[in-house]
Amino acid sequence: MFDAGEFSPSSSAAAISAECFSSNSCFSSLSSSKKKKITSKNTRRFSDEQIKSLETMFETETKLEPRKKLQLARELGLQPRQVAIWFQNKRARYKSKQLERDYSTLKSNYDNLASQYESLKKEKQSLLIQLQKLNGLMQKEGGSKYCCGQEIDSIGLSEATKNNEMDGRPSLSFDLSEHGAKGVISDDDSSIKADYLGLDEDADRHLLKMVEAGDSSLTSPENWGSLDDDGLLDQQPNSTSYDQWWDFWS
DNA sequence: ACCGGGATTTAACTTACATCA
DNA sequence: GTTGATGTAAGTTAAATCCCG
Repeated sequence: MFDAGEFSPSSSAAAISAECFSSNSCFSSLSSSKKKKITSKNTRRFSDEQIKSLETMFETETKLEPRKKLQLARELGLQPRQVAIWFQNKRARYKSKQLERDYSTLKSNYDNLASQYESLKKEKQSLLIQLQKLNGLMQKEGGSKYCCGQEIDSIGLSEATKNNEMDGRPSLSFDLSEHGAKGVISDDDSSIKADYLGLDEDADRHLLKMVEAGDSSLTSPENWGSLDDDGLLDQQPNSTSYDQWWDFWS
């Protein structure tokens, strides 16, 4: 499985060993205290210059053409197989680091959204309390009221909103994407999208609707997979009823 | 300053798989 | 379709190095 014209690993080690040891190039960058530890066996690590050249080449191309591999090997005084193996290992390390970076980006995005979701949930709760208080006031005044071109019954809820409650969902909710929730969601709504990096607009809309739906799917890692699930949209309450409530509040 | 041992890094290897002539 | 050569990813090994008590 060696490249054409290559060598046995043991002979290469001996050759590199002799080359490094005689020139001291393999550990020229080490401090004197570190050099103490070095024995005649310590001939494995490539020199700083070799690593620098390899890194530079890796930045341009992560996979070497055979011709460039031979040329680089010649320039660095390494065997072509050593260069090939270095690139293999480098690709593996790079991939691993990239995975770590991706993970931390996704995690911070998730943490952001989770905290925004929590604050929206609190805001929604306080609005519900306000609504109850207002309902109480309206009851004291007695009789039916008209709002938004529609009659409100004795407990102050429109039919549309009552229907919306039948599925056990909270009665006060609104469509952020359609209304922009200005004046209600206030400060945070524009930052929801702005803060979320790395998702396209479709995913963005899904997330907004998850926040809007008020369930726990966003805060449960086991439900992350549902970002791509169109079923999310099925959870959305009837948005037409929100228009009347929005008019009512504004 | 030195030492021992666990943790980490890295060059080299093995294996499985894909591609191509 | 089969075969052999070649290259790569993924996982492993072993030696060097780091780090901490």
